[in-house]
Amino acid sequence: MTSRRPPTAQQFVLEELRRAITTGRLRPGEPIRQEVLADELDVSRVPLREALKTLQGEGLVGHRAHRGYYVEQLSLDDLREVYLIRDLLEAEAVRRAVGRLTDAGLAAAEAAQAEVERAAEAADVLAMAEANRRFHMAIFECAGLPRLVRLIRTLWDSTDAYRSVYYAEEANRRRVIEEHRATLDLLRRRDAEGAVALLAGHRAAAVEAIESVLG
Amino acid sequence: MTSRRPPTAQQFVLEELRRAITTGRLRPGEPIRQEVLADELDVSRVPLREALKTLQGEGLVGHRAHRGYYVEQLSLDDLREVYLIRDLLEAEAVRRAVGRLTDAGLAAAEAAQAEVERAAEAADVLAMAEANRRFHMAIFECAGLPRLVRLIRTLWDSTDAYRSVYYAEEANRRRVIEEHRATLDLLRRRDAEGAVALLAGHRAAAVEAIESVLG
DNA sequence: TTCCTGTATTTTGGATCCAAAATCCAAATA
DNA sequence: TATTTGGATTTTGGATCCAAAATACAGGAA
Repeated sequence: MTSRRPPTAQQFVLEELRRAITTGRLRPGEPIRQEVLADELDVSRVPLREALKTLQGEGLVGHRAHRGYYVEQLSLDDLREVYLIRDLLEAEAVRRAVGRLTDAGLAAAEAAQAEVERAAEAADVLAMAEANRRFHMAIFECAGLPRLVRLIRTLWDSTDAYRSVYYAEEANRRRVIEEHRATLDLLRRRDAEGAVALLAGHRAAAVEAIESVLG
Repeated sequence: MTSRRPPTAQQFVLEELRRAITTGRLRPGEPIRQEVLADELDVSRVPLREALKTLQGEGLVGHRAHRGYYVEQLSLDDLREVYLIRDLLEAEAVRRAVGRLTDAGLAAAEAAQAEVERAAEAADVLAMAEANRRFHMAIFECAGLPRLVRLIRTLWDSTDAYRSVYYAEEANRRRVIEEHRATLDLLRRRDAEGAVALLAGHRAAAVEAIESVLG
């Protein structure tokens, strides 16, 4: 059981900030006024600042001495770079995952996929994005490389804001579902290279779609 | 010109803490007593805590709610995992670096290598480790992928403590110098795959040496 | 007008203070 | 003796307060 304990203010602020940034409520480039945010979240500036420090480590916000924090904005080049790094890391994660795939791991991915489809049905973009994340993470987790998974997770965080653009399109949502099904098939057959290639295409399509919108 | 400005307390504390951890003055697993450390560094607990938060993001320290921070210790598995991730990222960085290698970049690497050799001559292990880092980073920087380089840098940080073990041996120091020279040769000839392979061996040797000491 | 320049205001960075959680330790009980 | 329990102590988490840096702005000179 994961600690049922009143969450510390920092954790609360951290979650809240992540949401605010990835949903775009705090817009890229915008300076973060500590006092204002602290008042809004009803905490003092101390836990806020600590949360911002971890967000800085994840690349979601930037900081300049005596000028304060600001929401980091990804250029198109940055986006491509993040996806390049993801290609490198996720390919390895999938390769390893296939090698040590367990029934439980596969079941977790299947469960997540069921949620993805349910969310797509209901046209609930946010829920779909979340379930999609669980689907992929479930697979990565099987690799048994916790640090690698943690890195991948923070890379996902840093581009969350853009992924919503992708899911906005009905066609993309259908595509995601198809590719997930195909991925599960390949996993069941323990076809590592097939899965790696498929997921690489999966990412490439996302990048391309996002680029075409932003470019 | 890199800002000549009185460094903020946080930056000072951050550097100091990194040094303390990577040199082993703060030992793995050891809990970090904030008040004590703050007194030692002659700052209040606030900037200390913020520095610890960034260190946590880098994986150098861990944190548990209401129990505080502690120096993260890497198991052998963790060490292998970090080096696996480095393999993936650095291979790509080198490949790209060779493609867009500039005279300035090459010169930077050569300058760093000169320092490595000077430090080795003087048997100054710490200076050698630092120069070695500059050598590799100089190469990676040429890739023109700042996020990738930043990731690699934090991976290096997380294993700095172990690298000193490697440099303690005279034979290893000689080996490093040889391999660096060979690397520079390959770079001058724009032999990307050769450099990638050589540096992979470079890392493998380090892991093996460290394992044999700790195992 | 445009460009300085010096001052008021805002905002961040850091120190101190307070509350809450965890640890420690001794006495009491089974 | 081993274990539990109740408080004293320590240590962290958070709020408030103060200092220093940056920004905004008004007035003056070219």
